[in-house]
Amino acid sequence: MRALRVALPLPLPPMSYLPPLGEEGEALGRRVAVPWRGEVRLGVVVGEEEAPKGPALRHAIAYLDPAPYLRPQEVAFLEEAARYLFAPLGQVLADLLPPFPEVRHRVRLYPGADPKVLPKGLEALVDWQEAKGFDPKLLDLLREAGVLEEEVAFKEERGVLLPLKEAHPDPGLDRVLQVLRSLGHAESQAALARAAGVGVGRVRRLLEEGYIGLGPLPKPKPSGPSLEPLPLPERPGRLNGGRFSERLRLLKGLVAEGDHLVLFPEVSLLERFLAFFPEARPYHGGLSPREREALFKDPKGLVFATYGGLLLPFTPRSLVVVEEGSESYKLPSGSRAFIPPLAELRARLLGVPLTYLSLVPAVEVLERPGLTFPVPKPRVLLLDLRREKGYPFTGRALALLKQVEERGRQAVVLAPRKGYSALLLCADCAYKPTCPNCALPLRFHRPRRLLCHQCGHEEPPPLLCPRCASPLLEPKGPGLEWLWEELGQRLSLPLFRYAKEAKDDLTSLLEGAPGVVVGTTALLRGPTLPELALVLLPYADGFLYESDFRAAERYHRLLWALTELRPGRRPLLALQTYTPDHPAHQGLLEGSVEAFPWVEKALREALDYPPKVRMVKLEVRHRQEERALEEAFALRAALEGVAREGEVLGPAPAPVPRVKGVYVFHLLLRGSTERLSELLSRLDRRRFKLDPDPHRFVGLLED
DNA sequence: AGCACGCCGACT
DNA sequence: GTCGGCGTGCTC
Repeated sequence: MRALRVALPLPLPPMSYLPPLGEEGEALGRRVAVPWRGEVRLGVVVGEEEAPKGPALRHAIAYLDPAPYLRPQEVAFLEEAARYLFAPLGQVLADLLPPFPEVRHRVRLYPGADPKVLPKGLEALVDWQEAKGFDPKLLDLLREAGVLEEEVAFKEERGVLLPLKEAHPDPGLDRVLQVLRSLGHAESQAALARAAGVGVGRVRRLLEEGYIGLGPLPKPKPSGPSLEPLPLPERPGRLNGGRFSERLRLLKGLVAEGDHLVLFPEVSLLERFLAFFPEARPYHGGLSPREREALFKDPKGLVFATYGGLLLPFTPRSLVVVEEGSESYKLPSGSRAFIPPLAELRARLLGVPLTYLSLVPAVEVLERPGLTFPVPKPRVLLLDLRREKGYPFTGRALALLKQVEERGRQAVVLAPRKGYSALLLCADCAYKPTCPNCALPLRFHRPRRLLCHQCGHEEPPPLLCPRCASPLLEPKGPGLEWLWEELGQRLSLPLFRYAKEAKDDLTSLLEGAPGVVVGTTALLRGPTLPELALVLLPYADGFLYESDFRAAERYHRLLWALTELRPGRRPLLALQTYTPDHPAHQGLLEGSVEAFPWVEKALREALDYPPKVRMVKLEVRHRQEERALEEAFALRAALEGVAREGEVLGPAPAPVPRVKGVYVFHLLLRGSTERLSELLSRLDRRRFKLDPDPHRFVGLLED
C-alpha cells in the first residue's frame, strides 16, 4: 500500500501516513492535515513510499490544497538543506515555510455509522459540527475507529477592508477613513480600529454607511524613481565595490528581464533597495500572512525577499544575494542556518546562476569570479589613543566636532555599546563588579544601575569598593550615555540619541538642520542624514573585542559601511584607536574593499578555519561545572577512534564560561559536510546543541 | 518541540 | 512518607 511521508514544522524527520480516505491523486508537495498525538496538525507531503510493515499506519485527514503547494524542486531543496544543516527536515521546513493560514475543521459521524457508538453527550455529531469545542482525544478515538468524517480547509479569504470614498462629513469617522486610506487596506475591523486608536463601533459605522467595504487585496502599484541599469557582458559570481548608486544600477542590470530572486539580510535593507525598484515584489515576515500566501501561490517577476524567499516555488532566472557577509543572515534559532550557503545550494539545484552583491566581499566568496568596481577613496583619520590627549574624546576629535558645529553640519558619534560604561573598575585594587550569574563584568548605567547584558541581572553600584573600601570606582569603556553626556558639556549643537530601543526624533536633521547623533550600530539601519560631515568612533577597538575569528572581518565591513552613511558625498571617518596599524585600517587607507578580506582569507587558511573547512560548534551546558565538563568529554570520547587528528577541537570553556547560571563548554568539529555528518551520527543529539556554521561564540545558543 | 514515564533528592 | 527535578523515549 502507498504511504505518504509527511513533514511537520517540528524538529523531527518526516512521518508516514496513509493517504486521506478516498484521495488517490498527486500527493507530493501538498499541504495536509494529519492526526498527531491525539490532535490535528498541518504538514507537507515530502515523499511517497510503500507502506512499511509493522504497526498499522494512520490515515492523513485531508489535503489542504487542490494542487501541490511545493514543487519537487522545493522538496529536494528541503532535503538537501536538512543534510547540509545537520537538522531534521521538519526543522528546516519550520524555518522556511510561511505560517499556515487558519483552518476550519468540521466533523460528523459517517452517515452509515450507528449513532450508538457515540459516547454520551456527543449525539450532536450525527450532523456536521465545528471540531473546536470537542475533546480532541475523543475525536481521535472516533477517528481511529473509522467512524468520523472530517473536513479540513483553509478559512475563506474574506477580503480586506478598503476605503470606498474620499472623506466622511463626521470628523471622528473621517479620521478612521483617512487612516485606512493611508494604510491602503486593513486585515479586519479590529485591526483598523487598533490602527486608528478607536473602538470597533466606528469602523462598523463606516462599513454600514458604505464608506469602506470588503474587497480583494490590492496589488501594490509601482512608483518611484527610475534607475538606469548598468549592464554587464557576463553575469559575475560576485559584484563588489562601487558607490551605492552604482550597485543599485548593477542590480537593475542583473534583474532586467524575467523572474529573479534577490535575497536581503534584513527588512530595512530590502526596503532601502525597494525604493529604487518599484517593480519588485517584497516577501518577508513583516507582511501579513495573507500577503505572504498570495505571493507564495503565484511567485513571479522580480522578488525581493528575506530568507523565507528560498522556498518560493518558482525557478527564477537567477539569484542575487545582497550583503552576503551580514550577520543578519544567521538565523538565531531553529536550524541556526547561515543563509548564503543555502542560497547557493538552492541555485545549484535549480540550475541557475547566483551573484553576490555587496560593498565588501565576504571572505567566503572571494574565490568566485567577480568584478570589483573602484570605490571613491574614503577620507579616514586615525587618532592614536596612545599618543593623543583627551578621553573619551581626544583634542583633535573635539576640534573636528567644533568644525562641524561652526559650519552648521551634522556628525555621527558611534558608540560600541549602550549604557554609560562597559564596567566599573576600582582604581586601587582593580576590582570590578561582575554578574552573579554570568562570568561578565556588569555594565554601568547612569544614574546608578549595574546591568548584566547577558541575563538582565540588576543591582545598584557600590559606593565604595567592596574589596578594599576605596572610593575610586571608575567607569571604563565609554558607552553611548557617557559619550552623550560628555558632548553635552563640550558642544552647543543639538544632540540626539539613536539606539535600537531609544531613538530620538531626528526630523530636524533630516531637514538638514545641524546636530550630532550619538548612537549604536542601529544607525546603519536608520535614516540617512543629508548634511553628514563626520563619523567619529571614540573607541573603535570596542567593535573589535569580540572573541570569534570573524570579528576583524566584521569590523572592516562596519568601517566601509560607515563611509556610505551619506550617499553621494563621503563623510570624514575619524577613528580613535589603540591599534592604528590594524590591517582593517590599512584596507581603508588604500581604498580597497577586498585587500583586507584576502589577507584574512590567507590567515584562516593557515589556521584551517572556514572557509577552508566547515566548522560546527557543539554546546554543552550544565548548572554544575564538573557535570558540564564531563558531558563535553563524553562527547569527545564518543568520537575516539572515529575522529582523525585535528577534526575535534576542545572541549574548551566558552569565551564567557558561565551564562545565566550555567557553565558552557564548546567542542568544535572540522571537516567536510559529509565527514561532519559521519562524526555527528556517532553522537546523541540530545546531549548538546549544535550550531552548523557558528558566527558567535559568546552567549548561549537560543532554542 | 512537547509530552509521558520513571527514578533520586528536599520537604509539607 | 510525597512533590518535583530532569534524563529518556516517542511521536506515523
